[in-house]
Parts: sequence; C-alpha cells; structure tokens
Amino acid sequence: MKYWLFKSEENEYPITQLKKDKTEFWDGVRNYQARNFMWKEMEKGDRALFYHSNAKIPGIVGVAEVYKEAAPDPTQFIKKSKYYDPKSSTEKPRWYAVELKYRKTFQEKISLETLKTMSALKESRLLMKGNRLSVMPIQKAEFKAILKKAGLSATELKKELG
DNA sequence: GCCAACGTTGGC
DNA sequence: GCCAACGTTGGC
Repeated sequence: MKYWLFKSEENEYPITQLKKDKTEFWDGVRNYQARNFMWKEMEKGDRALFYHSNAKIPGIVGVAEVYKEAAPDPTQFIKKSKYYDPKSSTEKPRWYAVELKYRKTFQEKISLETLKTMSALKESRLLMKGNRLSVMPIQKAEFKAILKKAGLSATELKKELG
C-alpha cells in the first residue's frame, strides 16, 4: 500500500464534486513526473490525500483511493480538448491517469499554514519550496500524522490507512 | 493579478 | 547537449 497526494484546484474540481461523482478519472495531468507516479507506481487501493490548491485557504480536505490503475488519458487524442497533445498517438500514448474513488472528507480542512507547523511534515515533499507537482508520494508516517491532525478516531484512522 | 520557481520546447 | 524563451503552477 502506497500513499499519495493529489492537488486539485478548488474552483475546478473540489472534493464535494468527487463525493458526488464517487469516482473520477484523473485526466489532464501533463507533467512527466506526475504521470510516472500514476502510471508506474500506483496500485489499486493506494490511499490519496485530496488537496485544494488555488483556494482562498489551500490545504488538505479529505481522502480518496486509487480505484483503477493507470490507463491512457483519452483527452490527449481529442483535438478540441485543452489537454490535446499532437505528439501523442493511440499506438503510443504519452499520458496516463488513474481513476480515483472518494473516501472521506475531513471535518475541517488542514490548511497549508497548519501543515507547515507539523513536525512530522518537515521533510515532506509537499512543503518543499517551489514544489509544483500535482501528484506526489507521501510517506506513511506523514499520511498518518495528517489523518491524526484531521481528528480521525483510532478506528477511522486504521480504516483510512488501509 | 503578481511573480518566483519550475518544466518544456526548440534553435543552434 | 546547452540555454533562452516561453508556459504553467500556485501561494500570496
């Protein structure tokens, strides 16, 4: 079981939408590192923190899981799509994405400001300067510390940790 | 809306 | 393979 963090712009695709949709194919990622995490490393059942970026108060708002392992992102083939990539082909797709499944919304958002105060996250990739990755790995201990901060009960914590 | 910090592209 | 120009991300 691996742990991840997915960023989503709050005004584009908030967690409330994922909750409604239940599952969502995470298309539109056009960064090789982020793609490789999804394509090469993610497995069904992996847990993911859901982060709202470009929000008034950016922060982690809940938990999702990898529901389906990576498949070619169809938007790369659609000329009219803003995610269209003329250098990609169906024979050799360039972009892959996983499907996420909603799990849980925190009672309260854990703001970026709060995250910065957590000693468990001192080494975290999320807080590293200039980090712009929209999909990134999270250490199990970091994931756990965040769930604790979110006020999950021992039972819930165990369930979300998997 | 600004801008720092990247990542990508393409000419050479 | 270098690097300038350009595009994007995301906090503020």
